[in-house]
Amino acid sequence: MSATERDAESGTRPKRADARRNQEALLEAAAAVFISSGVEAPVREIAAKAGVGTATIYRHFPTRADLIVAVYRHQVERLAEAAPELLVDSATPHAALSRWIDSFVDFVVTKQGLAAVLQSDDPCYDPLHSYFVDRLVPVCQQLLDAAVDAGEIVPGQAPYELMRAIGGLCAGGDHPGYDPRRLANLLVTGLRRSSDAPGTLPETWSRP
Amino acid sequence: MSATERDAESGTRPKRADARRNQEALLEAAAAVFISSGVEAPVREIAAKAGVGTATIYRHFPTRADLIVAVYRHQVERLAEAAPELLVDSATPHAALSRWIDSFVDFVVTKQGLAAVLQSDDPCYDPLHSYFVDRLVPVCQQLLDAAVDAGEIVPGQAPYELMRAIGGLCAGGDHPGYDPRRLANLLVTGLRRSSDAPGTLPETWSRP
DNA sequence: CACGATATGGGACGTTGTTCCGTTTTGTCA
DNA sequence: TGACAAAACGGAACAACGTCCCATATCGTG
Repeated sequence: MSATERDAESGTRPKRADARRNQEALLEAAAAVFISSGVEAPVREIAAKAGVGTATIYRHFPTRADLIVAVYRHQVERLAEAAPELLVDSATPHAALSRWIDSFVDFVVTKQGLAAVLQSDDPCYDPLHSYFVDRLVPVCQQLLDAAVDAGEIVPGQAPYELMRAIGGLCAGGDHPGYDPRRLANLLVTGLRRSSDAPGTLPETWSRP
Repeated sequence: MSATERDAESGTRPKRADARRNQEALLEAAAAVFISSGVEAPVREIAAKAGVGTATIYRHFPTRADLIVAVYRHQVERLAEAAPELLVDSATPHAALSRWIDSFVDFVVTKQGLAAVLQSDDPCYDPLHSYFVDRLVPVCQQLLDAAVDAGEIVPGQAPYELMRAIGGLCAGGDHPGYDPRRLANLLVTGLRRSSDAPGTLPETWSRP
């Protein structure tokens, strides 16, 4: 097929070979730099490691968010796919939810600076937010619904709010004695339908 | 008293009049700018609003943290002093804890960017961390102890960890539908000694 | 192999934090 | 009151960073 013709699949010209090579080099370099210096590492550092100019990075990944998404796409996908399996394998939906949250915490915590970036409302990170919301919120919703249907937790918890909160917990850093997994589970425990579920604590909820 | 002699109180020369004036102007300007542009507003902006040079701000407040502490000292003190009163006024220690947490959340949330800064481990913010820890952690400890003694919550929750977690929640931003107060209370609810308190959920706690 | 489209890279620009240094202000003492 | 030294000042200077421009090099095709 001639490259002057439009690519049958995408309706656009296929990328040039060097462009593909550079994109690959950038992904590899970014993955390495993200580990050593965090996801907010200077653009120049990533470009240098990949052996390309700074402009090249912007051409392939217009925003830093695009680069982050590209680097972690596989892991996020696995996280999303794990939910239905957990729902099958676990004793109760609540257990599945709890374990999925654990996985989510593990993922976020091991990516230096990712939690902070997830919280930022800098428009530069909008693509990252969109991706996380599109891919993970429905999955979390599914887990929440199952737990509600089983009568284990109170209904009405928005999955986006819950995940944002857990993201916030994870941004707490890895100080000794700070255990994001335990705290996230505290949150999920607080959701349980029990003698003192939220909404049935009028005194506690009155303003000071 | 001659200024050539040492100041009786502090053993140091009293500050010059213009220095005091500038310090006051800086505090006022910073308070205003923190509201309009957040606590991470550019140094130049604060200096400009105070009508001083950029170096002056560093002379009076070596780190940004010092400036933030100076601006919010009063409110933090009030927060610290509120705890014993809440303990007296509330029906139970847990209610007091919950209400104090509400106050803490309200304080943090209304200061644009403060939560994010509280999470940052940039050494520049160490003085801020130290101040918050010194002033608020013991107070939180007191509330937790009271609730433990009353048998309302499980023992062993470190106050620093709890406050850091809540700080993280508050950094979630003010998106519609994101309610830090509710989430913080979810956390405190999860602490309750109930049929499914943390530590009694072996299945939930097993790793995926 | 030549040519046009594509992609490149390094430097220019604007913004920020931080520090240096010549100048100004202040308080004191004669 | 007036001079002088210490204290404080302000703005320029520097470095680090994100972002964008444009002259140049490279690739794929005819």
